[in-house]
Amino acid sequence: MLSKKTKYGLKALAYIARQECDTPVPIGAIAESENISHKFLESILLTLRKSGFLGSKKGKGGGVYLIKEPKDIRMVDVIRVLEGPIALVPCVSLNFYEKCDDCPDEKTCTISRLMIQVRDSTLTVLRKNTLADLM
Amino acid sequence: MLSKKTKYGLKALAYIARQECDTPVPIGAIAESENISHKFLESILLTLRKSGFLGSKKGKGGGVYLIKEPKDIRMVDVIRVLEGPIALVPCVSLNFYEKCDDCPDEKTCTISRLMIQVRDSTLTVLRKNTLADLM
DNA sequence: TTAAATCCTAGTAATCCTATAGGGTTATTA
DNA sequence: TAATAACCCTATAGGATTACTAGGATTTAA
Repeated sequence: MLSKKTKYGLKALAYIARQECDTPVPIGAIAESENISHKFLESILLTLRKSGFLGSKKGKGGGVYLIKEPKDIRMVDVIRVLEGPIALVPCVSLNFYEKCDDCPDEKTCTISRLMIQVRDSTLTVLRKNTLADLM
Repeated sequence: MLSKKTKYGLKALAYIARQECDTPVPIGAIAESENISHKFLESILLTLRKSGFLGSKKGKGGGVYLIKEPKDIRMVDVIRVLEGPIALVPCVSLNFYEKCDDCPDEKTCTISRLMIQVRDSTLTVLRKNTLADLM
């Protein structure tokens, strides 16, 4: 299951992308429209800004805005930043690999082949979809 | 990420399936071979028995055994019992549907189309794979 | 100068996860 | 009858994660 953090982040990005004007979108406006706690959303968008998805402008008339075109923002990259690994077990994760402590040998692990199949099918979907597809 | 419970359950099922003989497999033997706490595994296998995947035999020479052929045990069914929903958000889950409290209208929810795609691609893999594929 | 905004660090309550421990019950085999 | 092994319940406990909350610092436009 996705965390609320990721879910809210995706919804916020979609909201920002839908605003046609070039002026920054205040976080408060997003929070209100999407039913998200303002402070919580603030921290989520901070992460997205630090990861290079968003820019921001302080002060009156400020807010956040997309740095790239919606069609160039892949879902897989957003989800990796907010949620972490795509894979269901750490030992088959491409970006967050970790050894399983109960597994003596990954090559003979009974479940790894299945887990790789699930990972790859999910990756295919998340790589194909961009923010433009959410609008 | 899969919980340890699910992971251990899958590994245990694979272990049982690999035993060729018709005699029941003691839980202790599985626990030892797969590096799983005996008591924890006991509770996991109890769940699998109550869900109709396993039979058991008490007393000396007892243990657990598969009720169906490995090729007839689909991964999707095991995972639903041990882990719960396959979907990443409750509002697109087929078997564990729940309304999202932040979403006023599911039909216009920006992320549901993406979530359905991920769900379906995962389902395809998990329906195709059976316990026989883990052996 | 004031109001509106983001920036940033901490903290926190609640829940879930992953067991661990114990102990009694029941069934089966040798 | 003794040993074995699953069954079944309760309780607990540390750690991690989640979903926020608080409060102040900083920046900017009008």
